[in-house]
Amino acid sequence: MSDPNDRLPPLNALRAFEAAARRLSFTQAADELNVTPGAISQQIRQLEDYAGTPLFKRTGRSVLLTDAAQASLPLVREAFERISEAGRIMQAPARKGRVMVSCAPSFAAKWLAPKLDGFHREHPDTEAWISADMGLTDFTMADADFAIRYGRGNYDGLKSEKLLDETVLPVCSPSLLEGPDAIRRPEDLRHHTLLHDESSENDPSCPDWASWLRARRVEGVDGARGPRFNQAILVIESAAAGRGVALAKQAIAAADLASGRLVAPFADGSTLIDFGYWLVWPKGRHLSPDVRDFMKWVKTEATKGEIVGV
Amino acid sequence: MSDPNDRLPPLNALRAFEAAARRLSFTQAADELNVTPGAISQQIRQLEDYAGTPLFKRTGRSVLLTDAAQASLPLVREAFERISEAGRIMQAPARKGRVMVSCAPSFAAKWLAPKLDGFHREHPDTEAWISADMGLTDFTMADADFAIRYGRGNYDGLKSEKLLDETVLPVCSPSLLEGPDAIRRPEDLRHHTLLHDESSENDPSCPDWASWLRARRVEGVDGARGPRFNQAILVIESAAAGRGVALAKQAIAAADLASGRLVAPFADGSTLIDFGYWLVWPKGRHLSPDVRDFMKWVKTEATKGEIVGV
DNA sequence: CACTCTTGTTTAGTATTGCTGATCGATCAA
DNA sequence: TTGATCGATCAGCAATACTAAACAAGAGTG
Repeated sequence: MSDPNDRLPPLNALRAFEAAARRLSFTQAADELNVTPGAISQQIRQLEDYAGTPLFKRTGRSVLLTDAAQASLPLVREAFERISEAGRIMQAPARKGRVMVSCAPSFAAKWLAPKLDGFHREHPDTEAWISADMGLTDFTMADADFAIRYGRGNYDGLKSEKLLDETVLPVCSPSLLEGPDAIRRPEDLRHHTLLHDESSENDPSCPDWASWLRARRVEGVDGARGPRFNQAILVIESAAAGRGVALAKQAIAAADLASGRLVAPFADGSTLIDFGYWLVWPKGRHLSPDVRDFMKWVKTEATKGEIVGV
Repeated sequence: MSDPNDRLPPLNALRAFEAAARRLSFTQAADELNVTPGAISQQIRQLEDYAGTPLFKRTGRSVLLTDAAQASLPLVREAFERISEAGRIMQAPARKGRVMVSCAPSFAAKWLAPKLDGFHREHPDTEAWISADMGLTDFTMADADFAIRYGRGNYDGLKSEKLLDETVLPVCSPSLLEGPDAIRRPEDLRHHTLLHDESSENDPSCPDWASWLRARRVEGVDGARGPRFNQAILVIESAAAGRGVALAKQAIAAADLASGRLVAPFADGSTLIDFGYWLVWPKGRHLSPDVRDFMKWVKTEATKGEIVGV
């Protein structure tokens, strides 16, 4: 006898279908779901039996979606988005009192982590977990309640809210302000190592040493020389160690500037850049009270910094 | 290692959850899914393990939803609605050229089925399947592309469109217009059996014999006597067989009136009632071209009837 | 109060489903 | 042509889901 259950497609097969359709590859889908390609193949076949029609056009080398697959895919996706979200909501009580935020590594270490104690004092019953990781993969977001990302704020499929602007300015150890090669004017940089931050390279508005020097018409200093680092924090730590002068992000350097571990040798050195820090989370995600509290606190901390900073 | 899949709740367990939550009963959910209560119990436990928190409050006798379940349930439902719809879309190519309509039994037999040949002549490549069944259960709608229902048109969660109004009028076999007890005026009904249609009883606007007689100030006829039938068609067939006089629905009687198998003994006998015939289908369901063609044809047939009828 | 009915739980055993690993065939690039 | 890659297939195995039966815990009844 037919009953409503027979009408629903086999659910696990749908997961294989979604992955295979997204990747247009059974092999990659298999990879994603940690099974063998054969398993995917069988699941798809099962779904095709249910549909009574092929879902993929096998062209030997690769696979393409049929109209039936194309038409049903959006609904399948929406369904899984909801299931995923439903899963999080179910788990909410078990996660109560815990906020997990995925954060750009340097920002996490130099800005967020040091302030975290303050949050814990305000909200003693909530513990915050920081996961420092680059990029926002499915994996990361699946685990974290939200993310703090460095960029322009346009992430598709995600909601975002501006947290903090970023400015860039030269910083160095206070020791470089003394002695025979003491830095007083930009021209003095010729006697010192320039430290480069590669992490800013995909922001066209963010000056590198060459453009910073050009903008100030400084002659006789080679903006290209010096070591390069792929994370802002490495540049900062090198500078603090007296290795040279870094063109540092304000948010990352702020704490060290405040403590005197770093100094800004020039009065007019800072440049506002396009990239900034953003709170980011998947559209449609339910944000628990704990998460909201944490977001609110982070935003408050950010405004504090803006009043004191630069 | 954790990957995105581990984040998704177990899909089959979700189905059990949805059914159990909807019915607030494991036993009924088991029934619906054609498994034993034990199976449901285990699936729910599995989901609770995933959630890390209970989803049902077991109060010995019955079960209640916890907040976690309450909060996630709407999303789970939406997900299944989409999955169900995706399933239909996948099957569309295989169902091409076939329209399945669920229809109130009497209307199907006396109105729809006889006209069906016309549809087939207009659309030779499409075959229409009629499933005559009462009520609109999940089962019925899952199988049918849409339904034709008798009622007021307000079905929740469903879209509907008015097909046809209904009127009620006395009808009988032409043989009753002859002989010594020939029916000429309502008062003559005292010599004949009154046939009652129980299927109209839940429409307050639909007159039964008692109220029909009262409205016409007919004395001396007992509106309560006579056999009762639970379907309009049974009343019609009884009347056609000469068993008595029925207070019949126009749409159901029309064909027999046209053929002379039945006659309407009184000129002013008909009453427009609140209930009517509606095209009904689940909100958000994708209607294929074939289905749209059929709907359009049915509506055309309905207007034809209105011009000729009453 | 005992009795019974109903409902959910548990457990061991079984059936079904899903997956692997090996093999094959097809396609594409060199 | 060969070699590489990808999907299909099949037998065997692993994991999952289900059943049947016994059990426990209210709720209604006499």
